[in-house]
Amino acid sequence: MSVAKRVSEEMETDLGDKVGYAIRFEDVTGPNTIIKYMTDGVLLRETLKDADLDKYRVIVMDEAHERSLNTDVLFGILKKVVARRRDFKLIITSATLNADKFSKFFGGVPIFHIPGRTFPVNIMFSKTPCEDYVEAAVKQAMTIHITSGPGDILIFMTGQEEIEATCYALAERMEQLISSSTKTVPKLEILPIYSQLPADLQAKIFQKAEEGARKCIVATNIAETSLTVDGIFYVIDTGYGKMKVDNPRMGMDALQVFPVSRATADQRAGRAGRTGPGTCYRLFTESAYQNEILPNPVPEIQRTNLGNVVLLLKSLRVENLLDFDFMDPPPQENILNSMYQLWVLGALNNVGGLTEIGWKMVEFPLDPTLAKMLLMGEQLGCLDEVLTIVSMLSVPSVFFRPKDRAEESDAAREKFFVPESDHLTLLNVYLQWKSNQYRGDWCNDHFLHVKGLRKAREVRSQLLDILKTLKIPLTSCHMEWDVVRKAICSAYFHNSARLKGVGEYVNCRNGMPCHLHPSSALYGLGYTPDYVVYHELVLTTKEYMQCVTAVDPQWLAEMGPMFFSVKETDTSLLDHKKRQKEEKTAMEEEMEKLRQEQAEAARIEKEKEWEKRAKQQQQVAMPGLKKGATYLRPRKMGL
DNA sequence: GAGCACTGC
Repeated sequence: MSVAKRVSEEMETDLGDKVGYAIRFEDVTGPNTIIKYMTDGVLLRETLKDADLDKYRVIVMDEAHERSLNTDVLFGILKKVVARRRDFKLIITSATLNADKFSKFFGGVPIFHIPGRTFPVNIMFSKTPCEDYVEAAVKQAMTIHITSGPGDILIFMTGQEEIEATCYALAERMEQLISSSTKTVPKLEILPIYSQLPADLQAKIFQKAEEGARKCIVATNIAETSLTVDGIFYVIDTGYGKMKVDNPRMGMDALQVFPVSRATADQRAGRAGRTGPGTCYRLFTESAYQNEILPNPVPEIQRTNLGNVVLLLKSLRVENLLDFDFMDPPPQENILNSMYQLWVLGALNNVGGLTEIGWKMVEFPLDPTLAKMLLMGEQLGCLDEVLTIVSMLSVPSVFFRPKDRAEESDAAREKFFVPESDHLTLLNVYLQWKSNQYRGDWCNDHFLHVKGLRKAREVRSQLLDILKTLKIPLTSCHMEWDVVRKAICSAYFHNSARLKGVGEYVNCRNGMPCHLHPSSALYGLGYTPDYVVYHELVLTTKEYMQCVTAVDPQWLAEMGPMFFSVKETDTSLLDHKKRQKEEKTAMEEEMEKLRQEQAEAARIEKEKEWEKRAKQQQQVAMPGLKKGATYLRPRKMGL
């Protein structure tokens, strides 16, 4: 948006006239617009309406090296547009040196090199692998502060907990230094930054340090690309970052610490050279940089759930997804897995084409499961309620839990609990916020993130617009919460679990163990329901179900007959099962085979995963921290 | 009785 604004000023027109922009919730363009700035997501959705992109003569894909999921899908689509249209030009800009790869993909097109505008950065490697990078980073920062010239410091850590530990240790070291020193010690402003940090605290990193003071920013990879701070002369890079990895075999996500790639390490180092020549201290060896880490990050498309991508490509009538021209194709197994999930949801028919439900699901900017929930809400007459739940699930958790007020915020959260359902708890939160005029101070009083709730409201209104264009009326079940639970159940029956022990469940389909999270509304219920469905399974210290709703097993049998049968002699259900069996097609049989293979693969994968984690991770008590405070650190570099 | 890299539609 800010680029569009600058260009429109340059061209002496109003923003939205000749020059405009479009992002998710905002379209500032008009009939005169000749230059339109937009996100890759907006362009991708435009291809759904106009596959040839006839509106455009030239498309510039910026920051292509970031290889976002949307960009990678667009590459394949745009390659076809280039082949079909002679009047169309495509320009791709990338900050890394792998221009050859892009050129090759588009058929050996010419490459133009434009020199950068940054200052040189002196790189310093560790001589030996570092045992404790929090400690090493603190030491390095203190050395810079005491011995080096002016300029701010930026430290890359993997997450909130490490950032807090680093800041705490830095403050302590500074205190020691001041009390033991006879000379005055220059001030060090220690500033944490990560995306979950409240906005007012985030803003602090952009304020100029007071006279004679030095800023030391301790950041996650948010400071790699998302935000830029000028005045950084020193970067300290731990060489690690967190990444979300989807494990389709286990049906589970995990946020894991990985060594960063060479390209990412270079990107981090570059942050020291924006204002003048800088220095980057890498807390890993040169040999690790050269020989152990990957040259580039694994593109998102190869490590993410492909449900949305499959749905989108199917709607673009790509018959065989395994043949689609991806620059870096995702593993075939991931594609098949996502197809299976979509088939289970009823979005794909037995020959792999979109069903009526599937075509509707494409319209919504939602995960397939959530789109399905919306459509079930329509069918069951509780669309209004489901719409809110879906919107709340599309934003990061709205519950705010600062460390120093943990008990207080837990108590506040519990007041919203609807027994037996975290989904309904989310609905409850939203409804109460609404009846308090969507006020920000009300959120603060109740330990809720205002930002998240506002976003949920925006998502809700966007989805409502889409429902309107599809002529789907907004129905309500007026607090008949069993109806809502039924709609929830119908979207999640692939994520259903059966009680096995105290707070311990197993996935109904593949026997994967899964546990209630202590923050769930079902946790302190006094009893545990026999059957539940969950939004997602997350691997941390255990396999935790996140966002859980108790369900009636009858519902599972009614709505997911490909998985479940009921033991009671309910003839209508049995007949239904029988009919299903007779109608089994080749695709169904194949899918059933796949299901069994998956169950076995999941078991093996689980064992492997835990073995790997046992090797990789070590709980280390932080010296100088409050008792019990720990952080996770990988032992040494390596994949 | 636990843990939250980061975009994007």
